Amino acid sequence: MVFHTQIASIMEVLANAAVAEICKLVDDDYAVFRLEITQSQKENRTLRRKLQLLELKVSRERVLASRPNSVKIFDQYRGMARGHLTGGHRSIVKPAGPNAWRDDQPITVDEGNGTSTQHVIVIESAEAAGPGGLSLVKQESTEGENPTHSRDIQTGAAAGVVPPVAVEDLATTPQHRTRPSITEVSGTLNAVLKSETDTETLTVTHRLLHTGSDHGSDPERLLLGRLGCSPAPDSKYLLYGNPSPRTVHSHQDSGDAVETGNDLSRSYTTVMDPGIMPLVLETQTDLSRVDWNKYSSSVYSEGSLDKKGEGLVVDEVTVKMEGDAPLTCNADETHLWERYSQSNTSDFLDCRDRLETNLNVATHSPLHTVRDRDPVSLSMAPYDSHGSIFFDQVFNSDDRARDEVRGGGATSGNSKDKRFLCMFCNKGFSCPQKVEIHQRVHTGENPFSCTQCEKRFSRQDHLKRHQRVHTGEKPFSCPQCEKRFSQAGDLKRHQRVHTGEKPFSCTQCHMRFALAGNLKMHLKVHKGERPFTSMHCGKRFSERSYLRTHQQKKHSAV
DNA sequence: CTGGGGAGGGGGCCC
DNA sequence: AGGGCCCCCTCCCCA
Repeated sequence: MVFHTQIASIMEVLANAAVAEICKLVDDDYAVFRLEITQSQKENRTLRRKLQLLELKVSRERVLASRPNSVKIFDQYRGMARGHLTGGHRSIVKPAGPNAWRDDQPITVDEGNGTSTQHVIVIESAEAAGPGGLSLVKQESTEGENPTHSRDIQTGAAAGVVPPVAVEDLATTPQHRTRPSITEVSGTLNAVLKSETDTETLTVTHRLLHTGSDHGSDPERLLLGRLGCSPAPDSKYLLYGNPSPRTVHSHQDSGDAVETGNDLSRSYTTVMDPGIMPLVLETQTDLSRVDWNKYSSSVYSEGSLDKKGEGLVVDEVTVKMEGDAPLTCNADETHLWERYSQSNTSDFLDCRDRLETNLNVATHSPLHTVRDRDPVSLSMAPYDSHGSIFFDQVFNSDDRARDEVRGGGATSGNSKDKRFLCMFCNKGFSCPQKVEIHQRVHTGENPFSCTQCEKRFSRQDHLKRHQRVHTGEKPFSCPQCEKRFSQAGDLKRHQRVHTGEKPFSCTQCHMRFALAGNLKMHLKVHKGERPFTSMHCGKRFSERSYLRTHQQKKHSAV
């Protein structure tokens, strides 16, 4: 009888172990599967974006050929000429959501003088954050169009709440101000876009239009989306979307009287002086509200403008916001930002979303697009330090400290030789290529792949260094012990073994370490951090490797 | 736990 | 302008 009981208990233990093993295997497989899916989706998105950019380029070149004297906007995406301010390049706002437009879905636009098919590039909305948010849609004519015709694309929304539609008409004639031609296709006017140029200043006034809910009746074109969507990954446009009523001001420099409408949710004015070419995106607010918007607007403004025709270099970008939903980071929120930025990026993103929701402002944050954006080089100077702090803390907290030590750093972008700023973290670089390379940090782009394994790298020298793994090359040898290393840093680190140097000291005790990682691990002992728990016995460990060792011991014991 | 190495990420600088 | 290198840092793993 006792024997049977023992057998039963052993069987139970074995069964439990088997179940645990199966669970682990299933989890692992699921993780791999999910990774593969994510990878595929990412690749699809990348290919789609490339296709879209290609189409964009082709159609833009067509327009360029027809209007050689127009002002170009320097392409932020790999320096490719993006087109004309006077071209048929415009953005519209698409409600994001389950019924959203398909990418590249042609839509028909009634221009009054006929119907043409417009190629709509739907920029994916990163996420829905709450009411009022918008995603952007780039739209470009795919057929021969008369560039002087401004067109309006309408979008609508269903489900009661209608997201504003921004119709941005940048189609101006080179000679004169373009007629502020805004065609309200249907619904309530809630956004007005006006492009104006003259010989001295080019003023582009964007306003968001409020559309009627009847748009929702046409699901093919006007699709319901979740409100409060964050800006789109590929968007190179500035977007403010908030259906709340606000006042629209006129830009003093341009002298444009901007209509005020009850439904206007947001406005901003872009002024580009061909002489200095500042780009000022401005709405009314007090300075305390500026920072975030300044940053986001800066980042998503049309970027480098250069009067030479190659591109325009934006020398100044300032943005003011106005409205009843102040984009202010008050004391609490400032702490919040700091706290989140000190924790990690995902938390920070959460924080950002919350702020957006709470403030009822759809800001255009590059953070929403970190994963999916193509690298963008953006030139902006003088540098605005306010807007950078936030991202600096998030993305470069360590680097910043390091750079401070080195006398450089993210905030050094205001120097003349570092006027090319990362659109994600505002870090300054001396030339656009360096910005592009740097921005791979944010985009995750890894163009250099190893021929001998599947690994990919963002930089060529990293690939080269990696390939020593395959070649076994270890060019760095220790003069004391003949040990060899593939990296110079490894040798340097190793030599502390011989010198006895232990530069990392514990603040809690008197222990010293030769390696920073060892000190870090040691500190967990003081803190009592044991985040790794054994699923078998509940024992907790400060390091994953300890847990693994423990489990291996248990496993071998069984 | 501690010591130490492998390898990758990222910035700066030089040529 | 772009490649390459140096350097620092970090994570992970193993003894």
